[in-house]
Amino acid sequence: MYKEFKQLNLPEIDREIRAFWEKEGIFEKSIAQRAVENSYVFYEGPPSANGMPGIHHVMARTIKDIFCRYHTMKGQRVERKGGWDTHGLPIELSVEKALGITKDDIGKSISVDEYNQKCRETVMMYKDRWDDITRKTGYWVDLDNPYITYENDYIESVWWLLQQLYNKGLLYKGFTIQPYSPAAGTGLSSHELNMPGAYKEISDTSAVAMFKIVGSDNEYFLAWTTTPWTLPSNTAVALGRNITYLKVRTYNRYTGAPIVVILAKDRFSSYFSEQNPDLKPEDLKPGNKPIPYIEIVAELKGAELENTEYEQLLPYVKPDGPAFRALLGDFVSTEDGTGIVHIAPTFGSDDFKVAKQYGIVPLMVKDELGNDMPLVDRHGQFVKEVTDFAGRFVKDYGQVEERPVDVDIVIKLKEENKLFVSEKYVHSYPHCWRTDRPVLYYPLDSWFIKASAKKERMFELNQTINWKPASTGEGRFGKWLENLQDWNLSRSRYWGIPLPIWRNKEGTIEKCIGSVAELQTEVNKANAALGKNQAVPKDLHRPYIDEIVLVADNGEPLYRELDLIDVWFDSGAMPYAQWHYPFENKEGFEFRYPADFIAEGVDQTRGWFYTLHAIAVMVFDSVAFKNVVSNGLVLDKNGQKMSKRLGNAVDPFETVDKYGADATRWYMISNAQVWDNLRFDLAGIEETTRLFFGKLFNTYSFFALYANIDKFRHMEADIPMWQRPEIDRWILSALHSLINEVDADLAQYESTNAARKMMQFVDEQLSNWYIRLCRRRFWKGDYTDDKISAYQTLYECLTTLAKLMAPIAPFFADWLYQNLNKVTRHEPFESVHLALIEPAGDDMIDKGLEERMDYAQRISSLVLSLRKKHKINVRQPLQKVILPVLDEAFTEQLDAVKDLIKSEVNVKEIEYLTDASGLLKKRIKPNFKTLGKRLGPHMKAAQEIINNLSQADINAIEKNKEYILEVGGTSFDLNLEDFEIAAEDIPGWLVANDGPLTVALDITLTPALVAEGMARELVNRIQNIRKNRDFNVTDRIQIDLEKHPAVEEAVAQFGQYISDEVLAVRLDLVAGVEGELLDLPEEVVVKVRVELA
RNA sequence: CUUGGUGUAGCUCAAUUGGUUAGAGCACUGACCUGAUACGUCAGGGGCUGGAAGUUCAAGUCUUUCCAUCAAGACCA
Repeated sequence: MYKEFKQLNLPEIDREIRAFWEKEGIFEKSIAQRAVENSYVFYEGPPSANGMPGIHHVMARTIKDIFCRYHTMKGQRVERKGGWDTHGLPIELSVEKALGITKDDIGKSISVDEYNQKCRETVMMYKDRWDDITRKTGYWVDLDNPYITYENDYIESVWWLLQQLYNKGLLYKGFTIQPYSPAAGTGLSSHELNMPGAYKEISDTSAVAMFKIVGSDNEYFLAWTTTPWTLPSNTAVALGRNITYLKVRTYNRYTGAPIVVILAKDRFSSYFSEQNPDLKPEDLKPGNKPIPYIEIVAELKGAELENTEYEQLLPYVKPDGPAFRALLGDFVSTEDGTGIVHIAPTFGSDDFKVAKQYGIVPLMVKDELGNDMPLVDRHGQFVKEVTDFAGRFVKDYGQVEERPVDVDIVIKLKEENKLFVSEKYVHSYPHCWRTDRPVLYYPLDSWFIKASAKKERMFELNQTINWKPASTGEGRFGKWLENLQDWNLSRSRYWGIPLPIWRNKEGTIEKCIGSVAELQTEVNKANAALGKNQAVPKDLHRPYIDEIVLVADNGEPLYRELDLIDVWFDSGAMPYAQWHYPFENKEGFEFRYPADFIAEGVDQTRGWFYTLHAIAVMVFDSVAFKNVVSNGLVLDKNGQKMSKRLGNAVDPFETVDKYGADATRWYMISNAQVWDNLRFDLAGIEETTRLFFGKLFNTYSFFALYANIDKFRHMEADIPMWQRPEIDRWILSALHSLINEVDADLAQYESTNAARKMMQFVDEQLSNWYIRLCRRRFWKGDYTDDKISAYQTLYECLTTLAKLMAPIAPFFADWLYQNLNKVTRHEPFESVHLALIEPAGDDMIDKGLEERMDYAQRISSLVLSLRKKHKINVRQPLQKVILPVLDEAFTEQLDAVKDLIKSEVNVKEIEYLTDASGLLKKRIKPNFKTLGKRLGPHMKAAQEIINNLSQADINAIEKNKEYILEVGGTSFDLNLEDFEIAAEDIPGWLVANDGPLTVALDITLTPALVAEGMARELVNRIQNIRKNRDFNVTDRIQIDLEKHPAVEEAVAQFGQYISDEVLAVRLDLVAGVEGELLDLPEEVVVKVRVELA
């Protein structure tokens, strides 16, 4: 027996099927049954179990699951090793938060050892929840043998990769200017800087400082700064090459000294008021108003001032190389300031870059270890060499002081005739999100991967990758590669993969270790040379690894560089490290690299997608993945970002529990293209449930109901196609067309289109046309070939659909498949996921048949629409429909579906009205596609001519199959192809059009038709009475109907028909019946008594 | 600020790649409980395709520009 169900309960189906999968090991079987040689390689991007899974994870995982399942069903072996991303700042921060400590406490109030232990525990905090949602959403991934980035084997593979880079000269140490929080004692990522609220409006003392030009009496560059504390570190000024500058003679407003200052012409009016050749120093007052000037001495381009030398502004520290020159930088603008930018290479990233280009050195002092350091220490205080301000904090770090140090610097400049003007300036400035104190741009030592050296190759190989959508690959990712910067690998944290590089004190000798074995060898060497007793630690993390001292060839001790590596390197290394390559699994690796397919959110473009690609290109000169789907963001239904704070986040657990995984998955895939942002609305899931799963469920229920009655077990030989009725051949043709399309879509990673086509098939063709028209075949008559054909056909539709939809809706599909296949044993598979999606049978596809059925549907719809307009309901039979036909082929097509249309719209006959009748009014239109190219500019005139052709002209064209068009003095020889001719109207009839289709309806009601209509109304009413009284479908009845003129004729002519339909043994017309009231059309009410016979 | 995406009916999305009435579903209005489905069926109303300009015989589709929105990145001297 086929199982019958009262109602569709998707969550219940989930539970049942999930239990089945687990009990029977279906996932494992789906892999084990396929050969490694025929692998479809998938890489799982490791999530961090440090946070709860969100609905967007369900989205990404659905996409991954779809294509893995699809390729499994195409016969490929699809291993899916799970993985966990376990390192990184978010984990450290959550541990710090939990313990109530800051980074400074690590190594003091808590040992690094304990701290890392805590990280290791915390990182898997939500693993159970993740595993739970993974199972509940039906995402098939190997949860039992995941790769875990903190494991030694994983770290060893990463070390190996780093050593490959090192050996290729792609790993180097340098310093860069990075956002740094002195209060927190840590560098900040750009991500942290972009956190909401990081930028705050603050008021700073800005200054325009005067840099005296060497060799001049009193000429100065004017440079504006909002950070006067960087002035002692100044080593250059930058000008714009094409910016025009002025030399202006005036007096210093504070000291009265005569000066000539240089600034951009565009900025002149911001600093100077009127010209006054007789200006005297006394005329000027301190303050920041524009001042008068004596004269403009010269006007010149920035380029002419390049390399002009000037005197050091605040000579606390002498430079260790060339400095104090004018440079040209393309970042200089004249939007504010003076058009001249003060350059302090130690405190600005542009500054650093431009200075480096010109060979200008930064100002540095030596710290107690003899290393270079800038004039501000890591706490944000001036070093002792800056005597006047030694120990002062450069920004507000909570210190108590009379004035900010910026103000004191300005006062000093003022006194020394080095200040042009100063004012308060309000601007937004980044703050550390943890301490709320200002961030400094600060030079930090870092290890870099020289990604820029390989950017052309990365760009090249990227073009071989199939991106979905393409724009992400070409645009977002491609542009990113074009402007690629070196990859800053260093992180000065504790919980992560340690950089495997050891150096001597001076940094002149270094060793990069690529394996545990190599480390062991080096440790042995060091032990021998240094008389130590070290061992390779069991855990490769800090702090153990830090304690290892190696030895150089010359006997010098080497110490580990304390940095950790960027966690993104961890995940980018997963293709190799998940297999502990090259230390293990070397042999099967070729079948598992590169990936055929990966998928993640667009936010991973510069994240995982990049790190995978970068490592693959730099180490293996290969791509890491061939196809990538990057899905859009999941927003709330109003298009807002989901966040816990706003309370608009959708809980995936609740959603899946309530609606089931399949409806959730189907909705997410079908609603919008997966790479577009999704406005997630629960109402959409409900709709999907109702319109798609509901219909399919009903279709199955219908099948089960009658197949059980008829004991259909699919035991009979298949009825040959030629013996099956037209409608069966039609639905099978449509089904096989669907197979072709869905198969092609899924092969091209177009899951949205695939899902939509299946929905359309179920709704428009299977449920609302095939079943509707075939109902009677299932419940009437004996178990004949026709009936068997109907069952076989519907059965094939359902099982095929189950297979096609299985990748997207794995639970429901398996449920459907098993409900059918377990009864029939028609196929040997215990689960749909072990079955194969077979190619469509091309001999099953008959496009002509599909076309004529489409005509039938559209003609029916037109007729119904006409009935509607004239308020004639479908129960009222009409005499005929007239269809204009312009060619033979069309007539043939229609003949085949004539009967369907007649019964569907309840008309007696269909008449073809050919041209010969002379009754047709035709419409002619040019075929733009063929004519446009030929006629070009004449098209408009031609259109005019063609539209105005008379009926006679049209007939002539059809007869001669050609037409000479004279337009613009040229004549064109047109044939039938160049026109679209359609019947438009039949004068005197009710017509409706749909594109080329036209129908006319005869709405004349003869007494016979009225009587038949009434008969049908009576049948309908009596059937209702039967239903209301809960009669059995087989019960016989007897009827007494009130004698009434409205029904007399109907009973007289169609009494037998009525009796047959309602199973009446007797139908009598009698006067004065006591019984139920029947409301009939035309406000007729008659009484009837119905009783069991 | 730069780059990229998006903008079509009240809402969510289509539109065969430049070809002539711009289509569905939901919502809305109306009709119908027709022998699987009222969680259903049928019909109907609803559009200056974000604005402007351009290319073209022809633009929702291509170009430019502006506007809105989202994302990524840069910078804030």
